[in-house]
Amino acid sequence: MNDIRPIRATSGTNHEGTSAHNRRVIIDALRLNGALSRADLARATRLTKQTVSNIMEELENDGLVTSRETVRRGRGQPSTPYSLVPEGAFAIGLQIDRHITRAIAVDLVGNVLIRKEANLPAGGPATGTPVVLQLVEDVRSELKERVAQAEKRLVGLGAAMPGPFGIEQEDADNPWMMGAWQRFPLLETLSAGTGLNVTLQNDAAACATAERMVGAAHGLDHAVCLYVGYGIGAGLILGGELYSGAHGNAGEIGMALLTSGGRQTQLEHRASLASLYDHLGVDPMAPDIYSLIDKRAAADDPDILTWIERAAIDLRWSVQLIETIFDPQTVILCGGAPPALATRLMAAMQPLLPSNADRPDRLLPRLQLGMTDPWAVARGAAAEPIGHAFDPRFQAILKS
Amino acid sequence: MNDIRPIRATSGTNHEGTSAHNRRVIIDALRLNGALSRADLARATRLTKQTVSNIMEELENDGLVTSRETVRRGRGQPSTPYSLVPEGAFAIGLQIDRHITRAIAVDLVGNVLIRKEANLPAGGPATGTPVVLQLVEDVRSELKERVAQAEKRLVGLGAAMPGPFGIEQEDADNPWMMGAWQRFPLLETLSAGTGLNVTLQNDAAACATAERMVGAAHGLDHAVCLYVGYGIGAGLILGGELYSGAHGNAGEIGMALLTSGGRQTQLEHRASLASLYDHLGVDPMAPDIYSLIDKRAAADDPDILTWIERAAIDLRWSVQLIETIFDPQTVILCGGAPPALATRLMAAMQPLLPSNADRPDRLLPRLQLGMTDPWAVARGAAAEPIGHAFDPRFQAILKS
DNA sequence: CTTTTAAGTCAATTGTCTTGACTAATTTGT
DNA sequence: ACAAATTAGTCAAGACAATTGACTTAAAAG
Repeated sequence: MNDIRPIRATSGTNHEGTSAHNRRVIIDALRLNGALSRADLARATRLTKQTVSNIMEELENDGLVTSRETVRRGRGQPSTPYSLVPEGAFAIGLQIDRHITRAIAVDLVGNVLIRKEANLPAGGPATGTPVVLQLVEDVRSELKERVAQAEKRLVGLGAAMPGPFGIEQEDADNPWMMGAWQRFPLLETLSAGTGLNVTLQNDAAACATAERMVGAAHGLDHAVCLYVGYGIGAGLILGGELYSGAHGNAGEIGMALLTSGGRQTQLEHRASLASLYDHLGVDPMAPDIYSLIDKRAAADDPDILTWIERAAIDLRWSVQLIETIFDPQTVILCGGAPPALATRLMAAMQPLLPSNADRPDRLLPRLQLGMTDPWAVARGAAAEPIGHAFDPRFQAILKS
Repeated sequence: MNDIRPIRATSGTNHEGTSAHNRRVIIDALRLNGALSRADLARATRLTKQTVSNIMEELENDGLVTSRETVRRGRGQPSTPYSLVPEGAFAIGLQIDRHITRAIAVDLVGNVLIRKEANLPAGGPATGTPVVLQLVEDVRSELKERVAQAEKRLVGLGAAMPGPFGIEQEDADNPWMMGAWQRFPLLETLSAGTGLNVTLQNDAAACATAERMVGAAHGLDHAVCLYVGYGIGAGLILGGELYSGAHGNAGEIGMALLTSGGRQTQLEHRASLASLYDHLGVDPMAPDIYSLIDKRAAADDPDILTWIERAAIDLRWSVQLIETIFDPQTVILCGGAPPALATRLMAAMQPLLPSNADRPDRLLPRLQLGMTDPWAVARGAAAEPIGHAFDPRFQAILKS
């Protein structure tokens, strides 16, 4: 009667769960491999030809896949490859950063159709929310114009902003943080303001999602993206899925403490674009800052080079730490740094520190350069709702 | 014809996969909640009463669950709770450490039935393997004597030893490592020598498995076990599963570099029992070392206290790092340290460094003391095959 | 030009969960 | 004391989705 202890259990599954899983497995295989015939899919997924045929028919009717020209591969009946239809699904990606907000529209295969940005006024969510909502609305209506049936195939809005979320912030007005935004119920506001499914993640996680869907982590099950943006963080692909921790704050290595040059500070204060701007004495609000940094880096500006030297020390340490702790297949350097800066930073990080990643059976480079354009976070944010709708995941199998 | 590119895809599933998953979900719910009625299980797993009834009948026939006395809980027909039968499954756990090897037999609910240990002679696997195999055989035959049908319900042998595995070791004879064992095909040797299913993991991971099954991480989905043994490592429970990384080396934080007292060293060289033995100048091979350390710690031996002070600094940093990177629900300090030492170490680590784990909605302590007896690793190793046989996991759903 | 091989379909079957009606056992309210 | 309400659990039929095996189609090899 008064026995109201909650019972802990995983959800069971049923036929619908099975079916949903198999559909997702097939879509995922097509995304990973480009185009595959029904027979190929049957072998790859270990389903029977018949099951694959049934699912493919469904997917074709749903407008998610389409057949291509038959190909002859030796003996036997030629096969008909199928590939994903880019127009099968759309998503909007939104990045909210310190001084700027960006929104994009992407399709099922990750093509960016529309990109728009706007400056965020000082004043936090109170003044920023209308700007953000307007930007999303602009992208959405342009998408509607350009693609007739886009609206009903819009699977959601993925938002990304710097973390961490939900912690007790003593230093609420620390300029490295975005305290006001982080305490603001952004998810609910966006959801109410757009009527879409909204997901929220931190910017490093979004970058990792982008790298996994269309970048250097494509098809990898264990990869860590070291995100160097205004702040620094790590996006974690662990066991084939993005890992966010218990409260969405996993990978926030910017707050890791390190002793460098005799003083103990946070990693973020030494290796991030913010620390670069600080070092150079430039205004992060400047509209042309991206090209400015790119040009100065390309010209091997001595001030930039000294920052690179210093940051590389801490980034080398970070890579060694990440390899030691996560044992990934590869580490990917990504973020909003301009190409000239990113390549120089990559070079300055070599040689990497010795670590467990030195293996005789290693296939991939220990460190790779990933997407480093300012739109990477928005792309990853947009990839989230699409991935959520179509990835085979544990969650997908459970009863709804 | 020559198109032999491998196709990447997740496996699909079928009815058998569904059923296997649901069986595992039910067993897991019983393990987590003790005893539950069929109706309770149906609600908790979101399966129908009928499905649960069918599965329970099967499980009862298989000897894995048994009914208990009916209980009246208010109105309606009294319910019949079911609980796991301890004798439903057995597993052997094996720990191989620097100077010693331990083997235990456990049952389905984690009771330790038999424990045996042996000193490992110097000389690595060549001389050690016979000792290890004999120890396992001793445990196995005693189990056979004590429980008639144990042999056919023996689900496997779980082995644990210090990592990392499979890396290029320049310092093959570094005494902190176990290079010879780590290069040795232990899994194959044990498998051939016993005919059992064998799994291998590092000692910190085994400890985490133990904590999850019967300890402080019971029922948690995000927990990190900071394992302080002869070496130091972290066992990772991420998203409800043990995470091992791409090559089984995730969590090997002993190799993390830190700058402490002006010098850069590995964490392992400062906070581990090996460093304590070194500090005290005692021989790690001494047979009574565990009780010796326990006694000296209980007597607040000044040499031990200075080590604790120093180690606590680095452990505080480790906890802050773990919280920053993994965002777990809790961190658990465990390992082979004697109780008197472990409690003093816990105390010396307070107060913890500020971190993202300072949350207003926090439910569990940031740091908890877990199992700290020398048998914890063997228990965790033994839990692995049982968990593998009965946990609802993603793998379980895929087609075999 | 026959044989072999592979892609893909058709129709029947099988495995597993769901549904709805039922029985059983207990408490609550009159 | 007895009817009504409530909860546990069963029975039998149905629905869903994958499997099976025989078949058709189309190409290469001998």
